[in-house]
Amino acid sequence: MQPRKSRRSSGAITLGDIAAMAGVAPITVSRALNQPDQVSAEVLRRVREAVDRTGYVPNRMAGGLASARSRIIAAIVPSAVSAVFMETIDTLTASLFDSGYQLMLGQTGYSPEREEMLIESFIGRRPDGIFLTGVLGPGKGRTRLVASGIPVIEAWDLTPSPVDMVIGFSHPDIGRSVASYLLRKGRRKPAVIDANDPRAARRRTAFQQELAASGIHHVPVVNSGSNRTLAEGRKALAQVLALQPDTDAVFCSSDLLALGVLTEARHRGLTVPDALSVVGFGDIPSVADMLPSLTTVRVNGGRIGALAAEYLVRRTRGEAVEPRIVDLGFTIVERESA
Amino acid sequence: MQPRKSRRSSGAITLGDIAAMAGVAPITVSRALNQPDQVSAEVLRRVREAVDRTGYVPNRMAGGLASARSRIIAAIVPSAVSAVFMETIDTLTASLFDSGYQLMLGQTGYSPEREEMLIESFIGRRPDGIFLTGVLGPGKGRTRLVASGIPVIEAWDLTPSPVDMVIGFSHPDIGRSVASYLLRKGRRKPAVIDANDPRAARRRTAFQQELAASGIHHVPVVNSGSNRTLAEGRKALAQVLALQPDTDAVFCSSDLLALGVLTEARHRGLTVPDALSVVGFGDIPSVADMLPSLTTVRVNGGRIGALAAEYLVRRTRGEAVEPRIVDLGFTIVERESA
DNA sequence: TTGAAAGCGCTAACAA
DNA sequence: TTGTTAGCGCTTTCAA
Repeated sequence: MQPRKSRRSSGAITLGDIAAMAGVAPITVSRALNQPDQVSAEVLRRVREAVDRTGYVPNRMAGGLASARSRIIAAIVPSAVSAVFMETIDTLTASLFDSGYQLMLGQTGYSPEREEMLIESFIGRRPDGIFLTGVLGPGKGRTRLVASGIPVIEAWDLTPSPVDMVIGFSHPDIGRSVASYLLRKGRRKPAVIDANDPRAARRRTAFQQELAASGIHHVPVVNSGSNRTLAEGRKALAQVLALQPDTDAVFCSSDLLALGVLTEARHRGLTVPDALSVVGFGDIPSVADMLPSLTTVRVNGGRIGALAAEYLVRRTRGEAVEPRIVDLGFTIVERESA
Repeated sequence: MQPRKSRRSSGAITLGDIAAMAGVAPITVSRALNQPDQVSAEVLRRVREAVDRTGYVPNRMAGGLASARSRIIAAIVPSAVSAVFMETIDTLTASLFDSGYQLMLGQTGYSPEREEMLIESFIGRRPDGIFLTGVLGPGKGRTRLVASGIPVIEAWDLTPSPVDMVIGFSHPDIGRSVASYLLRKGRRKPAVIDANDPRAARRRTAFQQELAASGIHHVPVVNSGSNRTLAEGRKALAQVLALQPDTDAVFCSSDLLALGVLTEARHRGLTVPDALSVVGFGDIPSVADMLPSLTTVRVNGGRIGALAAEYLVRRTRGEAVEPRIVDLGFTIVERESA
């Protein structure tokens, strides 16, 4: 029976318990755990022994509160089921874990409202860094993020005025490059298949402008909605061909849509690339080895994740990081489909 | 110049600041934010006004420490790039976010050592629940998890003795079912392509046993290593055919490998399913609409995520949840490839 | 409906 | 190298 302990305790072992067992002060245990070289060998041994015996795991919420460093990085992606973003998340988590950080994940489902909510929720966690997919437009989310002082990486796009730092590539450049590429291949009746995604829309606009400059003003566009699936790609090609039966090239806003186009073309006996050129976006792992292999736009998602991790970790150490705008570029990977 | 504030403060607005602005005690602000109906309309108005004006976002680390509820759920998956797990993560994050929880993500890369490290790291965060892919064997990780008292869901497998609760399906049953299925289709020269994954190994073993019971004792197995890619599937089929040229069926441990097999078969002019039946595992979204469409084992990953979220949230509310073992089963989705 | 007091479990700052 | 003290920003407990 305790002498009226006025507050509940979780009952778990705390740093204080370890300190008592090792016969030292709590702060000494803290040092033994976090800066072992600042502690004598004997103390270190006793602390470790107590930790091993009890299975003590330090409470990082308490540590984070006291030190104002959570060792959490928050990442927001449009969708977890999309292979193209997960490559970034994969390298991001792996690199961060090696530096003692944990990743908190949120998905917007391509909804700006949900993104705002996520940003606010994440700020409440006081992460040491925030990774965003896409650049953040003006609004409450951006204001709060700036006010929070948390290092921010916007990725997967470029802007001259990032919240903090941006790592990505130019979507308009991609649109223009793909247009020139298809023109060079002698294509004169291109079409676009895209999904609900503002970045895809900017690729499309630039694509159309570039074609217009070469006298091609009519470019059918089919929007496949919010589902970036192979099935949608098949349906979309059917719609494209209904709009413009002699279409000779399709630029898709994602590889999965492009695979759908390839599939539907085969189904209809359309030869690729002779009758129809197909270009995707993302270069997800499987498309290089399909039949026909997919010509697509490669954007190095893994590199984005690794760079973002490196930058964020360095920022939390107080180092300044330059440059604040990193253009990783893209490549049109020429394969059989175009 | 402050009168010697002996401790650094993050400088950010705190609940105390809001309290001062609204002319109430800190605890009243806490109530206004967390249980608005326990506070008078007038106080609520003043608090909200102060929050809006300052852009105050409560510090959840502090709240979590004080209340011993972090509102974090930790999830460990083998790989973020695998579509099959991401469907689970997708529904898990979405459901949890709606209940005010955040997801912390870790990847093991199929390494048990890394899994142990992740479990220990995550316990330090004091999450309100932990989601694991696969059942946890005896070891330090399991001991600590049990000691921590944190609700745990093991998923994607079954065991009679879960740490806490398990939601999944039987891998041996899958192996046996696929074997019977192929036997019924008249296949007599099956092979297996799998990857480094203990669960896939159990499917394979049961598959072989079932075949042996029908007199088929020689079943070539090709292990494609750690990369579950389409390219590996292509290579693996080549190896299978080298081992057993008249192979008439292949059971793959993932859909991506199966797509590789389909691709390589087409490349070699092998007709599917006449000359070669192909069965995958996972039923990732695209495989239903390929040509030929893939016969595969469907395991409802989305349902696992939704159920796990529901269970964990209810557990954090102190509700008991039954049953502790949920077998979601699986279905062999018969399509064109087998 | 509101508040005062007392911590949650840890670490920064300073001192010895 | 080790310890003392004073919080980090919030919520629980108890009382009014």
